Amino acid sequence: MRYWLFKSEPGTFSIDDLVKKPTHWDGVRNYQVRNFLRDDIKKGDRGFFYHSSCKVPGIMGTFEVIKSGYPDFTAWDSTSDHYDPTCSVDDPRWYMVDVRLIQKFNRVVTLDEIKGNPVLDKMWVARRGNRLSITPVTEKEWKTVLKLV
DNA sequence: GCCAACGTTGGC
DNA sequence: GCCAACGTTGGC
Repeated sequence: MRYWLFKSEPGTFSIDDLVKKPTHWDGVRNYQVRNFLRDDIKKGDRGFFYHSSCKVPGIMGTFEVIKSGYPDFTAWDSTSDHYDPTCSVDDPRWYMVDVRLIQKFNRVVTLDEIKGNPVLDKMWVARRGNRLSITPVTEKEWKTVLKLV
């Protein structure tokens, strides 16, 4: 089993949306992240749900992957915000996984806190200029964050 | 709202 | 295949 961190802007999709029901993690249009979704993220993997571009960026909770990577059908949907007209049904380019909430934390593990923690400060999300919306998390980082909440 | 970082695009 | 221009992300 592997661990991941998924970023989302709470104005678009927040932890409270995930509390209500499982979701397709659609709309990823970056090749590095696509490769994670297609090749590496498997059913049973766990992840941190991270709020970005908001007042207090940080980890809000945990989720479980309930379906491994499969083609992101919103790429073929001309009514979708994520529509990619250059993408054919025969040759899927973009992938997604399905996730469901495990736990919403009682408090936010903030980006400041991550940067200030010697075990966590190597996490991708703490690195300057990091723009990947999904990044790997080590088992040590996973356990360390869970101990904080 | 600014701006650094960096992925993507497209001309050559 | 190089690289400048452009667009997007995301912390501050």
